[in-house]
Amino acid sequence: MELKYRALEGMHDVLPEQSHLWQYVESRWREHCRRYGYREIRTPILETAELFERSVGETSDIVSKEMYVFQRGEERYAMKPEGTAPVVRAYLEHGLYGAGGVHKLYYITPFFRGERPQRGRYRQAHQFGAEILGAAHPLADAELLAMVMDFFLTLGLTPDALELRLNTIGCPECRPAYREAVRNFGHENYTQLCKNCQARLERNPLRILDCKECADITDSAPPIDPYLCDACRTHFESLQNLLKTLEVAYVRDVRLVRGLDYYTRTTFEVIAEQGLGAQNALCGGGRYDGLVAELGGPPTPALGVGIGVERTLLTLQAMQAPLPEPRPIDAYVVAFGEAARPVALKLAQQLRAAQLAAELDLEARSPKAQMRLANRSGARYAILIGDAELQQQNATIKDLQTHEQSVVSQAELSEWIKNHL
RNA sequence: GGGAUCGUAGCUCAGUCGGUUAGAGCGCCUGACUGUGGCUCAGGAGGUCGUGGGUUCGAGUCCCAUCGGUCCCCCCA
Repeated sequence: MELKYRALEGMHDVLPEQSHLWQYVESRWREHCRRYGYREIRTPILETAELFERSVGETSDIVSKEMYVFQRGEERYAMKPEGTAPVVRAYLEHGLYGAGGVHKLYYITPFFRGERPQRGRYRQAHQFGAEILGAAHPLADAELLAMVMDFFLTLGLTPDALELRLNTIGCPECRPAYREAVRNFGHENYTQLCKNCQARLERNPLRILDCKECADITDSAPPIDPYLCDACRTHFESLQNLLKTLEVAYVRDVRLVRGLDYYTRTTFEVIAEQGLGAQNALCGGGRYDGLVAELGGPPTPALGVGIGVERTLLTLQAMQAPLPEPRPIDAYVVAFGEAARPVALKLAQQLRAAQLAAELDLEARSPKAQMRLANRSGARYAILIGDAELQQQNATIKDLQTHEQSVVSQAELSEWIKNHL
């Protein structure tokens, strides 16, 4: 069959075979966030394009070549390419900072990037996000990292399947000097850098550090540590001590710079050792102490994380972490003969009213076909209604595992099944 | 944006050196068993071989183009 319409490149349907797995990780994420004191925020898919140009950065790859932007009337819109900027926008728009204290917000959102798809990378993907707004202390960084690792572990991944990579990229106080140092290093080795990195040297020199192609050259690039200001150094040391206290394992990755412009100080990602192919980052995040002010709000320290839902699922499957089976229905109502069909429908409604999951054949098929459907439905019980049952106002209940049959009055049907499940 | 690779039934695939009505397994439907599922047996439905063009007496098979999937670079969740 030739398909007239298909899902767009890089966009995927989640079919019933898979959707229960999505429901599973989503409910785990919600429960996890609740335990850590987060509340949910939901923001629109569309924002003004400018929001992301200001926050993620006009020169970033995400904004400059991957964002879905379209114009309607005067306004330029963008499909959200990431989750943080909309949350910060909402935080400001609704004056949440006015309530004082720290705001911990979580979300589950689709996001859109026009890249060429590959394993673990899609044009519409989904992300579990968590943001902490108003917390400057490294306690917040430590709690966020611990929460993320805790999440993966409670899903059944083992510590050796994961690697937390941690870095600091300084702040507006100290980063300029470091950026100059990296730029100088780049110019000294200019001819050995790839074309991409030669261009980066002007716009965003730190990005040459996480270019794989130039890794051999940038291995000898200056480290940031001597350039960090006292506040940034103290923050980073304090965070590392807290992680040791919490026994959260990590590796320092001095090349971890990340592609979103708003990050300051802490940056991190979690790598899955197996299951993801080339796109092996399960999550990424960091601190963005300047972003709230950049978007017009009061100076507000903040940090957050985005976890790839598809990548998490791929990893869970590859690592054979325990995953739930879809839940079958409780009972399948079978009608023998035309007169029984309306009664079967009514009994199904009765079961549903009693919180039981019930189904029946909707095509008026033969008894044999209905039994086959009952079997295939995975239901524990088939409820058989024929002339005899109609006469007696009862129902024959067949246990599809043991083949045992019982007869109960129609009025007591729900109660009987509840007691026997 | 660059590259690799693969497109045959709903799914997984076979199809010889180019040869006649394109096959298998699974799944689906019906029956054996007229009020009883799974197992077995018998039968059945389902394919313009991704699409378009070319070579040839003849193309699923060879050539070209094109579309689509997957994966890789890049980038990132």
